[in-house]
Amino acid sequence: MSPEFTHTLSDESRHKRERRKEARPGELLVAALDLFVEKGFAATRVEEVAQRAGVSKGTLFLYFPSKVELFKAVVQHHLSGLFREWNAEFDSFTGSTADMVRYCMNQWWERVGATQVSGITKLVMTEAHQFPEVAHFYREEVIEPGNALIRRILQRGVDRGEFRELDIGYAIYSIIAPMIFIIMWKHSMAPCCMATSSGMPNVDPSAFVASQADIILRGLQACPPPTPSSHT
Amino acid sequence: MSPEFTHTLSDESRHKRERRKEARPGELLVAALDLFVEKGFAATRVEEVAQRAGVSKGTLFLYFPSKVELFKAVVQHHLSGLFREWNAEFDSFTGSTADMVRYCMNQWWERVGATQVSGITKLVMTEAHQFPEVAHFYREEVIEPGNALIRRILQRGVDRGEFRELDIGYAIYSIIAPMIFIIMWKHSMAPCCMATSSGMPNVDPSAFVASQADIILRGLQACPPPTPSSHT
DNA sequence: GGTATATTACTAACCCATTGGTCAGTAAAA
DNA sequence: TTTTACTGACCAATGGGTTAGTAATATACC
Repeated sequence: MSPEFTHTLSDESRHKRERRKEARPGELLVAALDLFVEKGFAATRVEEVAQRAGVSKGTLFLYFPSKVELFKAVVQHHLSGLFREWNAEFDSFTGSTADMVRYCMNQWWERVGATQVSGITKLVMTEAHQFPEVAHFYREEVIEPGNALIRRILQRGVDRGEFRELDIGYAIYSIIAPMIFIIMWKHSMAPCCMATSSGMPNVDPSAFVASQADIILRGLQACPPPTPSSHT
Repeated sequence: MSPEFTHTLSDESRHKRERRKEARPGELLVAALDLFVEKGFAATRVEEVAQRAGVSKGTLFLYFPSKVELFKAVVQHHLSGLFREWNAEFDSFTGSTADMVRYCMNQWWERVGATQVSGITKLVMTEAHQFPEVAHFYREEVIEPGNALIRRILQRGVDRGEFRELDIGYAIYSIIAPMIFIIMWKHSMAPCCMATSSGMPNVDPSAFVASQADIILRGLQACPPPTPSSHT
């Protein structure tokens, strides 16, 4: 079976066939994340992933039984326990709830939006209906804890009289929507919309987040204006 | 070359090989939209599209040179000139700007969000970086006109003293973000999140839109402490 | 009107590049 | 000498795209 086995592989740089059982899965996960975020799930070849991780395709299947499992592992690995820390942090917050919301949104941008983790969010939204398992996991691990956290913050604001009486169930989305929007923008349209000529200068994420927080907080805060509200 | 040519096709229901040159492209476009929205671009087989349109794969390639061109045709067909009508409509609006915003968002939900067109938006966001051409087209045909329209509405509000001084370039996104969010939600997470047990009842889109409009408008409106009589 | 001929919308078998996944074999460690 | 992490050639299936061939329609001629 064996061919001439040219063995042309000039042992460049590092010796081949290193045996590093411990390190492989992590390296593969990193490589997979990079490529999935960059090219999407379907468009990423498992061989590319292997190559980027400095390993052969066969090795990848040694650690992950299939491409889908690899995907699920990527999502799981980067998202598990994302909110444990934050919940504690915000529990001990003592300032105004408005400041808490601002802090929360800024933190989110710095630690999720600006990082590769936001790529996972986009990935999940993109592939959700093809892999309901992943969507389900994401919902339990990210969406629900996130919602619960925001709900608690808003409730705090209402309880302390800082915010007006709200339908918190929907007010939550005022905080979430801009975050999701900028993630989607960053990962889908922005790369194609560089150097725009007309009314769409590149969105500066920090300014965006600050601006959105500002408008939302004005919308939530219990305020002097009676707001005539002609309504539908 | 020709095989036995079994010709087993029992002439069931309608006679095969109808020749309807005029109707084919439209039917293929409809079938493609359905499937693309339902399964995504990569996961949709051109043969499926053909089949659903009651035609063979070969015929599809008779009308569209490639799968990508088919995709672009779908996007183009359903989005071109979406904003011409709206611009005129809003030009002749005479009520308060707040009402205009509400009307705008409701209209958008009824005519885009609730329809299959929203599936295209999701598709474009999903596939944008793989088909920059499509993203570019979408930007010119939808994003820019949409932004321009919202910008004009907000400017009207500021000019008439109904809204406070805003950085309109960012305020625009307060309107857009919830729309994009609910589209993404509807097309990716919602189908997987039916029958939720915890804090995520199914989002009612109408209520969602109304609620978001409410919060945003409070955030935008000028509410100087001394409000003698103001407003029109 | 009826038959022969030309045109073309349409079909289905075919091609072939791609790629997820496998496995016999190799060499680094034990 | 045995074990096993690792490799890369290989397989089979998938699916975009092509084309030789078929039949429905239009036209020509009688």
